[in-house]
Amino acid sequence: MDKNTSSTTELKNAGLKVTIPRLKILELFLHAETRHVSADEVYRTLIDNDIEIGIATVYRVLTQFVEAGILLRHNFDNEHSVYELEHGNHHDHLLCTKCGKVEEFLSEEIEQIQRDIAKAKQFDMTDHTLVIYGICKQCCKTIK
Amino acid sequence: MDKNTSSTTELKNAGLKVTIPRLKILELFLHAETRHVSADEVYRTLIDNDIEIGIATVYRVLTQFVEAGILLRHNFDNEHSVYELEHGNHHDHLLCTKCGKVEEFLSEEIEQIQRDIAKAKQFDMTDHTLVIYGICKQCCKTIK
DNA sequence: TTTATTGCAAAACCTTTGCATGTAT
DNA sequence: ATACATGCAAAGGTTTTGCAATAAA
Repeated sequence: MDKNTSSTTELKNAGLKVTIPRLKILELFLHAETRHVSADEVYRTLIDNDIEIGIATVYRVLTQFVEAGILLRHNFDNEHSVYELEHGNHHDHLLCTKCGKVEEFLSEEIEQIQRDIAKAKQFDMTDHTLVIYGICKQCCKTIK
Repeated sequence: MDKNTSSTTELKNAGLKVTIPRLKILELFLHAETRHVSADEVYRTLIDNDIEIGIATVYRVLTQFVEAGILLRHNFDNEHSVYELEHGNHHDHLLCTKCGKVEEFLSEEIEQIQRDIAKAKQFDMTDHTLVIYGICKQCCKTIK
C-alpha cells in the first residue's frame, strides 16, 4: 500500500490504522463533487467502483472521522445524516427542499449575535446549527 | 363527551373528529410544563395516566396536529423528533446537551440577515432552523 | 504476534402502514 | 349509515453492535 499520500498521513495523524476502507472513504470525500454525502451514498459509490466494503464499516469509519475532526456530520430535518469534509471554516447551510442541493454561507453578524444570545442566556455554547430551507433558483424555474 | 372546551373547538376547526386520543394529546401539550415533547414521552405520559392509546395513534395524531398548524415538529441533532405547541411567535432554540433543557429566543436581526442571504443566494426561503447547543448554567455548576 | 479492523447478520431505534375493529357525526 | 379513527402487529429505513475472521503494526 502506498505510504506517502496525504490521505495516508491524515489517517496516521488521527491515530487510525491505514486500511483500504478508510483510504477509499477519505479519498471519496476529497474528490467528491458534492460536499454533503450520506452513509448510504458512500457505500453505493464504493460498491459501484468495485471496492468491497460493508455498510457497518462505512458507518464506523464515518463516525471515527467525525471524532477525528476530519468530517462533520449534519442532521438536516427529516433526512438521514450527511457528512462533509471539515475544511476549518465554519459555515451554515442553505438546503433546497426540492432537489436536495446544499449551499454554504457564513454571516459574521449572525455568529456574533448567537454568541451574545448564548451569553445572555448563560449557556456555554459548544456548537450551533443554522439551516435555511427553501427552493433554489433552478427548481423555482421548473415549477410551472 | 364535553362539547364546549377550547380543545374541542380547536380540533373541530382543524377538521378533525373529536376523539379521546386527540383531546388527551392536545391537552397534554396545553398543560405540559415542558414545551418540547417526544412521541414516546406523549405515549408514556398517557399510559401512566391510565389512558389507553397505541403508539401508532400518537404518531398519527402528532402528524395531523403538525399539518393542522397546532404543533411544530423539530429534529434536533442526533435526537428523535420533538413536538411543541405552535403559539404563533416564531422562535429559535437553545438546547442544553447535558440535561436536554430547551430555551427559546428570537433575534429580529438574525431573521433579517437570513432573509437577505436567501435572497442573495436566490433561494425562495420556506423555513429555517437555528439551534444553539451548549451547557446551561445549572449544568455548568454541576460539572466539577 | 498483538491489537485493531472488517464483514456479516442480527439487533436496536424511531417511525410508518395494513388491516380489521370500533367510534364520531 | 358512513366515513373516519383506532390498536395491534408487522414492516420500513437508518444506524449500531456482537462476533469470528482478517489484516495492519
